[in-house]
Amino acid sequence: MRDLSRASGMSLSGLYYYFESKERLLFLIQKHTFTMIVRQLKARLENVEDAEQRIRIFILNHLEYFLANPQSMKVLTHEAEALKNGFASELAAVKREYYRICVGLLDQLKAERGLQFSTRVAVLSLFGMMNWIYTWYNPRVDADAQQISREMGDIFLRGVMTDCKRRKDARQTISDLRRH
Amino acid sequence: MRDLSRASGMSLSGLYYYFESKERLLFLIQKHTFTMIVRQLKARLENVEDAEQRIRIFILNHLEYFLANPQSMKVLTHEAEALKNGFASELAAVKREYYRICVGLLDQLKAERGLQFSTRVAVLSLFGMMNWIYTWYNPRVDADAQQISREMGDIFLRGVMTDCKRRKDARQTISDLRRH
DNA sequence: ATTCAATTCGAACGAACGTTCGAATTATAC
DNA sequence: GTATAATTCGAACGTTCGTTCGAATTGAAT
Repeated sequence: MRDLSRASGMSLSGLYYYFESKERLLFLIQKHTFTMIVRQLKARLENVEDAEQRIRIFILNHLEYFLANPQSMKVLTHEAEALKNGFASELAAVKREYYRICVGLLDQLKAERGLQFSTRVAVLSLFGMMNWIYTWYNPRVDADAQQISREMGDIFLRGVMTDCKRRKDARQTISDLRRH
Repeated sequence: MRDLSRASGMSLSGLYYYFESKERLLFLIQKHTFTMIVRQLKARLENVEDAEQRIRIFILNHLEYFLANPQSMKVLTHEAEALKNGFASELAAVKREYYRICVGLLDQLKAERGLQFSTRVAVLSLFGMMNWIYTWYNPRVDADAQQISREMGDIFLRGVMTDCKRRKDARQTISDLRRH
């Protein structure tokens, strides 16, 4: 709170005039972030039907926001469990909506193309790829959101769309490993 | 420190008899974790030549450790920037070795199969998939490390290995999006 | 038993934290 | 102008934090 006071130019007690507690301020920040992302996403998805393309839009939308607001994801991630019951459940609802949109896109892809994979693991793997970027992205080294989202989209979409006969021998070696 | 004191049964000042500061204790925990993982990984990679299989071993080794020690990854992630200069650079060296091993595996795969993709983005996407698991893994709902590592390995390996003609129309729509 | 080092701990220090409160300042309405 | 509400702030509160220190206890060696 003292950091925010210094950064905003308002006194510490002045902050408490507008936000009744640090927890509620954190809640408002997190809720605002998710709401913004979901709203923008819905607008962008409106006129696109193809499942693959919709997933690419999802990835681009996500990365664009967080590469443009690098601090946001750190707050969302590091303070994910900082909210108590009331705040936590209201925020969980917004998060869940966002999560469910992604599940919907993947289920659409599965249905259209007759694919088989665990939607849960796929969605959470995709979120992992995207969210982890806050730990490594360097604008002086890495490409922009559009290109990174293309690369991640390539990896992820090929990953879930490719039909691949299972490699028995590889699996066998992995099984062997587990025995010590 | 008071939590650790309570959990370990040793008094607060007793802890400081063995660890000169909270920062050094955190450093030792982080370094120990990475060292353990790298050692186990090297042992498992020793007798395997095939690049794909080696990457699958990398994923399994990573997930097995962190699903068996669920708190570890939270400490490594949340306290990643908590160390000051001296500790930070020594830990960065261990981290870098682990990262470089993964880069080596992917470069081997690229060379063997004549693939083209950004190793950096691929490696960091893979780390994202794996590390993010600490935010969602539930042993009562999700499969064990072996199966999850297979699923993530499938997504990732197909993702980087599949040759896929670029879809012009999809890219075009993405470009259109950027114009507002 | 005595000595000396290694270990353990209760009590406290100063700093940083989230928060409150009353007084001061500013804006708005009459 | 005055009166009332809205806003801002310095100073302090109680708590928690990382850390220290001296005394007490234990262990090993003679």
